[in-house]
Amino acid sequence: MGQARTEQLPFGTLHLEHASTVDRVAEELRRAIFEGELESGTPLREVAIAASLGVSRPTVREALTVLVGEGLATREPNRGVAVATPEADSVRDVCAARLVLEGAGVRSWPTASDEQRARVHSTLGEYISAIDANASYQELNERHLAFHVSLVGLTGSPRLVAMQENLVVELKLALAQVDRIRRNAHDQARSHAALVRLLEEDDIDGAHAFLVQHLADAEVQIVEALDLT
Amino acid sequence: MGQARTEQLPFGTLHLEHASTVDRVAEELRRAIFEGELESGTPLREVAIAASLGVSRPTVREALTVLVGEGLATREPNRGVAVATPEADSVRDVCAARLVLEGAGVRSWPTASDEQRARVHSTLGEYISAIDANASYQELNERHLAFHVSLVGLTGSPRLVAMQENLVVELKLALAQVDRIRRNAHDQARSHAALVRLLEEDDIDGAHAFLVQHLADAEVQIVEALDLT
DNA sequence: AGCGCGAAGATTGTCAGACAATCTGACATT
DNA sequence: AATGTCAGATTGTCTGACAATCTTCGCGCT
Repeated sequence: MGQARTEQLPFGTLHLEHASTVDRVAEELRRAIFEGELESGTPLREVAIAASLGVSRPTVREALTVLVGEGLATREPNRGVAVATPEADSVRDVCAARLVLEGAGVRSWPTASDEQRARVHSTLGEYISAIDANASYQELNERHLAFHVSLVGLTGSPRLVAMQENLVVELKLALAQVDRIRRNAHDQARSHAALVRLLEEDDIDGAHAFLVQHLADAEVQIVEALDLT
Repeated sequence: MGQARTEQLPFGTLHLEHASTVDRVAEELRRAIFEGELESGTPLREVAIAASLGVSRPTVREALTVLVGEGLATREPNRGVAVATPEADSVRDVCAARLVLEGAGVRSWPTASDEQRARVHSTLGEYISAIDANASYQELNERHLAFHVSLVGLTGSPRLVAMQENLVVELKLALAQVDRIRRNAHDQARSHAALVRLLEEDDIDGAHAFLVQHLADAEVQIVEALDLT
């Protein structure tokens, strides 16, 4: 008996999706937003969604409050919920905040655990192989941003990672608006490898400077694309 | 007519609470939690709250989802919502995250606007006068944490400030659990003034080191008090 | 003709009541 | 002792409804 306790949990790999209806509705709406099916500013009518998904209105309402809480949509009293519209200022602010979080991650490289560093390597690897495999634009975004999240992971702080993920959600929302316009933003993507190389050489200041430049570039690219719409 | 425009807005101080029922319920629950009326781990029964506040159960449900989104409560499927229990690890993580955000604020001091610096001064002033006025423990906490938020405000990033406010909510939750135990944590509170003095002398590194020490102290104090319960 | 204004329709905010699914704990069973 | 079963409690979800508010459109007035 004691032996069983000291081993890994017997069924540790098993994982049951506990999908409440509200969660599934929220997930479906998220997908539709990121997929670009729902343009920014589109009103999310409760009855229409309820009928369309075959669920009741209160359920939809709860899912909508979740989305609003995540910042994917905005609610105006008596006027309902609509897909959030990313402003240029928001994008700038998101990039400034990212710089703080990712910068903290980069500075934590020397004290980070091996596992956390390995995570940076693996997310970078997945990103690059996605590029080589000519993956879809959305998948590339996903991998790219996952790499940046893994940078924050170097801090070892779950909360900082959660914050970064929130920021990333906003970025994905903005990118979904400009999807069709710029599909070639991933050309110089391998420059991320240079960042990791600097880290491995313990050139933290260099890596930080690199990050500053990278985020500044990303900012102007997104803002430009956004202003065109 | 033009003259009226250039003045302060005529009724600028007026502020109408756009209080939907859900908001009011959520606010009442927040108050009860911070006030210490609801111990951590207390289950928040929907029917009981609905009956007690004279609103319907769906309304309470929505308010609860909001609280869960804020991290003030946790929801377990089919088991309901309960007041979140702050773990020692959480407190440590919150302090680590605070260090990143507030550290970024401190480093932004040289480039911050005059208004942002003035805000730091005023929150500090309000904190100190609250101490002199022998204000309630909760009010002291409020002012103290407002000062730390104003530090993050130096970055000029609304999102970073919002993140810090989320962290502060978690701290207030933890402090609500140890309220009765340590009422004298504000003794050395004037040390905050020293931090501001370092900033004014443009001794950013010194201020940063000071902040590191301050947050480390706060962390051990809260964790100790928490472990006693 | 242009413009304010009121009524109809649409949508949200909130409520009441109901039912199935699930959890908890006690009890019976093997 | 472990397992199966049952009653009570609580949540998750649905249906239907109504008041408050917003939007729109047509109407009458200047």
